Amino acid sequence: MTVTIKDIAAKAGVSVITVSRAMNNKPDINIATKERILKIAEELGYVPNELAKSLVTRRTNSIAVLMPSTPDYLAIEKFVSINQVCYEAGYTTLFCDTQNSVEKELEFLRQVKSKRVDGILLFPVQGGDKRYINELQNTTIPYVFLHRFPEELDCDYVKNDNEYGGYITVNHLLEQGYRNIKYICARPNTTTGRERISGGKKAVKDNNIPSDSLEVLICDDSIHACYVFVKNLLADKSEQNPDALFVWNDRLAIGARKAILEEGLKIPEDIALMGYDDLEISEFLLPPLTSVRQSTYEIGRRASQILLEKIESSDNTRAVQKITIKPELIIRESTKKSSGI
Amino acid sequence: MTVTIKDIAAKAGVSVITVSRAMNNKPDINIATKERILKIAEELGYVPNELAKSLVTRRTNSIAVLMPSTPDYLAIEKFVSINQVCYEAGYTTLFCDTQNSVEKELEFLRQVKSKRVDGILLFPVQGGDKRYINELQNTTIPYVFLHRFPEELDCDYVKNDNEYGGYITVNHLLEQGYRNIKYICARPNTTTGRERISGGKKAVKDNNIPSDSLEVLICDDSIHACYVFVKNLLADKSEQNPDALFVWNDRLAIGARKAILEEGLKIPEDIALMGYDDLEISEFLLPPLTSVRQSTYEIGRRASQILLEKIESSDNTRAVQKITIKPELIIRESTKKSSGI
DNA sequence: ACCGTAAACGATAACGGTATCGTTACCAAG
DNA sequence: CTTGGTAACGATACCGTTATCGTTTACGGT
Repeated sequence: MTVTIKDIAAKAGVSVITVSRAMNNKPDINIATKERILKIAEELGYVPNELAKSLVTRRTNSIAVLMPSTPDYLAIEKFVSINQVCYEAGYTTLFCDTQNSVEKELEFLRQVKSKRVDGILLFPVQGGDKRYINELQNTTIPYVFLHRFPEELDCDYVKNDNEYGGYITVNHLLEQGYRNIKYICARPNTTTGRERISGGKKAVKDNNIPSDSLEVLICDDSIHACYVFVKNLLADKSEQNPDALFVWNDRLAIGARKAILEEGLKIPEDIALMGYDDLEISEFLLPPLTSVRQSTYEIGRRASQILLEKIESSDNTRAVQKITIKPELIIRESTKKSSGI
Repeated sequence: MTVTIKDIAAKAGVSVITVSRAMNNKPDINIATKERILKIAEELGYVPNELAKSLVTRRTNSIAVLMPSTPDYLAIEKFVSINQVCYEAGYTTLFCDTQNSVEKELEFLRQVKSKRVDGILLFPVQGGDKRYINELQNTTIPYVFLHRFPEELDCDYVKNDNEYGGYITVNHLLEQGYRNIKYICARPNTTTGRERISGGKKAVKDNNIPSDSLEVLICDDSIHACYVFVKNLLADKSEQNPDALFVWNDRLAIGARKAILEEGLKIPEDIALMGYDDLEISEFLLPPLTSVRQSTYEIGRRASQILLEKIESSDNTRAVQKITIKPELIIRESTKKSSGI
């Protein structure tokens, strides 16, 4: 049915190995023979079988990406950038949506081992599960972590500097004169959340400002939940309204924004608002939303580069690479105090 | 180095085929033998080699998805849903980002044939290239089109009803009494664009309204471009401002929205605004944005189901499935005329 | 005693390639 | 004339698994 090198060999009157040489630009073949073989291959519509190739070369030119598909699609944006880098390097990527489940993570880990991928990129769910770490230590396949990593493992990773991100945001709000800041946090129990909170508190301390100027509030991770949350917050007349809201990310900030505006309050005159992630739309809101840009593209790019280096260098003694990328504060009108204090 | 069934066979004192039977729940094996083999496999840390397996079974349990990664990430959303359905059916997906290039499309097509995927999902770039169609006809691998398809081919596909989408939007604006509607179109030369325009014009005709009540304008596909475009449109005092803008999608509508509001105009009192796609954030804008919901999830789901059926049924005579999914109008405040005409 | 049958297992040949190690022919150098 | 090098090609094993087609053994029925 399907055309194999055997068929080509028969038609060309040579052995299979000669055909193999012709197809792979290998030496030890006459250029005339090679061209004749290539022509026959073309005529017969030959399509090489990568499976057979991989079986003997022990290379699949593929890497697996284990990550959750987060609702904001930022993870996916990362995947697209990884895909891009790997494509250019001649690798295909296998997207494994772990959906924040350790069980799925383990299942995929075994599956991609079976598929003999050349490397693995890991954006793990929170909490280093023992079986997970064990499964990793029992593998010879190179891997690199994105975003998060198990502290128990001395491993390569590329992550954002969330502590710094928390610091610059709160510091910015303090500099603008805001003294009653609420940090609306959607994932306080992730390392990301903890680091951002810690960075924010550090900023308060460094500015010699009472620690109650920054309060952390917990809200579910959906726009609607954030909308309702802020609605209730502002409706509560027993407490003074905050003068600044720092929201978990731009996506949720859009919910907060609606609640503020519906209450008849103005941004930033009555309440300043800032988000995180710097979505494409954020600069087109009115007023434009102050945010923090963390290049998901950059993370994906760096991580895949490190992984590809690991795959292609057989040097086992190379140093582990631990990379932390600093985010950038994007100041817009939503946090500009019109009248200085 | 790596453990194979041969090693297990040696340790268990049986032949390789018996090990194979044990690993795959095949008959012709004693239950005691099976358990003994599984225990040894576990001890040795055996990981089956899918490559070898696929080579002989001629099944890889994987499907390829050829699509562009559009800037709005709606294509990716589709990919995630496809991935989900396929995962549940026991297949992995290979994401091939064609980046709207026919050359890349052709390259990926050959590549996934080499990888012997069991099926292909295609979201093709505009214009049926002959080499592309030829490449498809020369393959025995089942495939299904998403969103677009070459008219030359009598093939399975799942697409949105864009004509209907164009119709219901314009019809809605007309019903609200708007008579000076501009359709800001970003991709007039795609089938999607053509169908939506055609649907819009049909709505005008069906309502017995002068055809100049709807004008199609062309704008680049970026938020900023749309912002500048509308800014210029409104600045032009030689012409009367439109009373309604129907923008290519919600993403661009956010740019249009900024231009309108900056001009001091109110939505919908001065200008009505509507988009397309019904992004998650659209209902949280002020005023909430009228839009059209086309379930990308639904498209991905249906298409993968059809593909999986094709793969798993060996029936070559089955009817080609052509599915068109009707989008849904989501009416919000941005197009509600406060005072009737 | 004979046959039939089913359960449990194995030998061998694929699957479609590449690696390894020849082999042959030819020609230049000593 | 021998030697040695090199260009061009082939035979064969192997990668890790399953398909195919045996074979053996036990046992029940007649």
